[in-house]
Amino acid sequence: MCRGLRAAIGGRVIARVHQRRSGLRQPFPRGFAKRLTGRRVEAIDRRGKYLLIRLDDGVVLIVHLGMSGRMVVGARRNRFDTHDHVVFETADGPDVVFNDPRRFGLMDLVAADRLDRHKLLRGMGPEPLDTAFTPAVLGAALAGRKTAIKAALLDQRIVAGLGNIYVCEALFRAGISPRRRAGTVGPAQAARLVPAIKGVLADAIAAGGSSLKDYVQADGELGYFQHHFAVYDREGKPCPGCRCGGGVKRIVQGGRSTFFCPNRQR
DNA sequence: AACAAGACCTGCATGC
DNA sequence: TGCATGCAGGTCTTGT
Repeated sequence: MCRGLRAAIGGRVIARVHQRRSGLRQPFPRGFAKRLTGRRVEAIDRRGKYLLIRLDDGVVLIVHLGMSGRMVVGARRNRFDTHDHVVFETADGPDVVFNDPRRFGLMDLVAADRLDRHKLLRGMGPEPLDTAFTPAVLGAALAGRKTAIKAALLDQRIVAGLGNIYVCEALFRAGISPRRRAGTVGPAQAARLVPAIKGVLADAIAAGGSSLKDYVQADGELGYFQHHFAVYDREGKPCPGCRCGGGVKRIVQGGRSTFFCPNRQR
């Protein structure tokens, strides 16, 4: 998403903003549309699941897609679809439409020099694709935790950016049971888990993400990593390379579905 | 302090 | 056909 937006609107001026409701998961900040109008997009990057759209006046537009949000780049449209909540028109460039049926997404504005202290970003764990994210770092973050490793990896303070799909897939690749207490993940397992996390994310990004219902890339194309899931949403089906019977199991942890292979994950 | 459960929303598949 | 139920890429708040 970040790369797609960068290619489409990086360097462009936001000519007009249609704000079609007062907020999403949280209210839009005061003067939201007006503060964006006329600004040039200087850079687009990301921290965890938050898109950071940096503007030429030193303000950063923070965007989270929640569960069902999408940012779609396209030609000017003369009508809005249901759940098109914010539409950004660029000068001499495409529109960007933020559409989010469930409205679990959010947008906020913050001064760039206060970004690290922003409530949403403060306390967030390391970026999983950074070289600084090592087995030793993960092991230290997990030490002493009694919660299940599944829940710990979903905790954005432990490591940033992992969601339900990629946690399930990473635990499968690492051969670690989602029910294992986080504090019992030792050096040998952390040494498998870190590359498993990096590998799953790299593969998913290369595939354009995972399209279940809502997610599309910025250009509207579907991602196709969902066709490469080993365990996620594959209850009862065999996991790759596993010929022990039974197949993939589904359990509920913290109110979320977990998919795993009891034979390959301990 | 750490953890689980509930809340926030809409849409879709399933079963009666 | 209609209706009820359960589930969904997340995370914040509340209660134990």
